[in-house]
Amino acid sequence: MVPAETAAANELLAVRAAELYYEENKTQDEIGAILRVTRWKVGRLLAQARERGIIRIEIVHPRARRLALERDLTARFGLKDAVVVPAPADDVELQARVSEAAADYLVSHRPVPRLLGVSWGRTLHQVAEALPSGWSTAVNVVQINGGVSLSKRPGTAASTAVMIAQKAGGQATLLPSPAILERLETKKAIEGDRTVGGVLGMARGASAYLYSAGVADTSSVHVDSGYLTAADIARLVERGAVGDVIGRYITADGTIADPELDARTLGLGLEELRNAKTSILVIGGEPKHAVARAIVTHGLCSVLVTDEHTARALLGHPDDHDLESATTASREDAS
Amino acid sequence: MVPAETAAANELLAVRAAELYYEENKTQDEIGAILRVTRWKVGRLLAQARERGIIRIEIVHPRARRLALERDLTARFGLKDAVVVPAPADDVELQARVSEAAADYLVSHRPVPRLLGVSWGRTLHQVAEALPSGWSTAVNVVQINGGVSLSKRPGTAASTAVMIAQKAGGQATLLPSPAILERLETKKAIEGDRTVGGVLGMARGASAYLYSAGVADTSSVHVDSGYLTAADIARLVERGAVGDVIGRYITADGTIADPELDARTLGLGLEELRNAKTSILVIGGEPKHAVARAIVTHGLCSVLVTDEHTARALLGHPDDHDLESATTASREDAS
DNA sequence: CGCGCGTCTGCTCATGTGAGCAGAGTGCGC
DNA sequence: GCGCACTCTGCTCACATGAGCAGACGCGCG
Repeated sequence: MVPAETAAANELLAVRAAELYYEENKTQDEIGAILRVTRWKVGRLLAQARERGIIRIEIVHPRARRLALERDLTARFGLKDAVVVPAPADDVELQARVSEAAADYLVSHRPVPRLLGVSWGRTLHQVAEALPSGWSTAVNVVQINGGVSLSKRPGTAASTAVMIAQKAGGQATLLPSPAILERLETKKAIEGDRTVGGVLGMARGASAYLYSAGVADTSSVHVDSGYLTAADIARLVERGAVGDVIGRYITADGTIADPELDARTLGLGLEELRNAKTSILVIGGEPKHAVARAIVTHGLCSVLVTDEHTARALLGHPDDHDLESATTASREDAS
Repeated sequence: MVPAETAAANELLAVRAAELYYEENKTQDEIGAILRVTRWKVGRLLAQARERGIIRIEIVHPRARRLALERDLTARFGLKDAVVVPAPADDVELQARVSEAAADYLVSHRPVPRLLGVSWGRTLHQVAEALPSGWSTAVNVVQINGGVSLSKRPGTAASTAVMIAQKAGGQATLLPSPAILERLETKKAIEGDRTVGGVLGMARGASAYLYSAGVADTSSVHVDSGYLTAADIARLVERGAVGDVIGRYITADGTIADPELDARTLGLGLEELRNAKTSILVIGGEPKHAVARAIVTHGLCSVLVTDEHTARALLGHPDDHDLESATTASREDAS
């Protein structure tokens, strides 16, 4: 027998076997009878078909997860955990899915944090909304960065923290301060205030942190809230800022983009996140790939909740799961 | 427990179970331990997930077939057999796949025909090329419709039949006549010729027929070959012609579009195809849906080899394999 | 020509899995 | 409040399946 012919014939047999097994629900024995091979050979053909990626099994569900990517992420970046959800085409939907996933993660996370430090923003608010009432018992919540909005939608920052706490039957402690102060002295003064200082101290002692990150562009909540102007953002971008983590703008190499601005930013520092046992980053969508990369590659989070595209971008995988396996199969043929 | 909540919780569990089972290759027992349910429940969750279409299994291979569609086609149109291949995006590729499938079918078809009647055309030529040498032993081949080309590519009709016969180590008998004669008298005269008459008689006795069909437009081989002009085609279309079967133009209701023209067309009649035990139609591609429908719905073929889009078009299914299974599942639920 | 190597084949056996069944729990109507 | 019907649960058992193994086969090398 010429090997090439045998291989081709086997591949065809494998395809037929796969069809009968997976589409017609026949037993390997029956398939053997049809294809005139022993049932053991059928088993081997099916194993081959699976290996070569001829059989593709996909779990189609909004709540599905991409366990393979999760494993890759934890391995590559030394994370404690990762949650990757399939990405719907619609970006609004995607944010919702990622937030839901974060809520799910929070609910099932053990040990239950006694005190949870949270940031604020659109994503965090969605996470809060996605949490079921009674998601845990008596988890107290503390804000980890300043959140008094200067302009529209006052109180979203506060309501996020409060909602998370309420739904767990716990108390929320707010950080009664703007995110960014205009003058360094003001920031120092506020920090020195007993209440604010106390909250910051409490925040440092949280057993887990939950936060998202923003992009360094004019769509940022900081611009919306009036803390920064478009010009400020432009300057930050010039200095290499890719986005903000709990109010602090960082560059692609995970360092503070503008130390002067950062000094005026009130809240937990990056080191506290880096050293925390559990710091959960919730982030999704194409625009945030750069920030996500900066955060994840520099150890600022220990748990990542994201969508599959972001995950693939972080891993440098091609964003194509179809051709990939197919080409792999033919490569193996050639070898 | 509120039913709605239970159902949702179960669905989520089912998704998790499916992930662990199909993506992580865990045993149902292990999954039970992880999800804190008995292994029997895991089994049931997986069964549910399969029913509801949460788990989608696809066989990704150029030589794959769509057995479900094949079954539907044979049932709906009372066919003896059907072969449906997945449709690649590329139309050239699609024709190649369908032809290959036809060749495969011919090779494995039992009983082996002693004498095979074939038509000619682009598709049939591809089928001939796709046949492996020695695909059968001593199958003789006879042309079933006139095939002397008037213009370019002389002999393709002949070479198709000869190639099929040669590769099986058999003899080819050609029909030495044009497909369509200009005058009825000429046609009758040629038909009366001993050679031609003999070949036609032989063709009527073939144990199986293999043919394709053409579309009623100017891309037709009949125009290419000079038998018909663009004007002729236009007139045929006006009379409701959708395409030709072994040279005879038919309408959507399976009748001859132009009896006068048909009388001048030399070769087997439609009735011979209809009454044959085995008449294999090889047809694929969007433009041919109408002809295919005319042929299949009016019993002119007993075996259909086609692509999945054509199959779905014939069945009136939406060309969407996602929702389909989901709805079927819920139907079963409801019953 | 004979030997050894690697691959493929058919098998035994342990394990994984689905059908079917009895009992518990749950909601609904009387 | 009581029973009835229904679903859901945990189980037994038979069956389907994959791991592992010894022998057969084909192939190339000396």
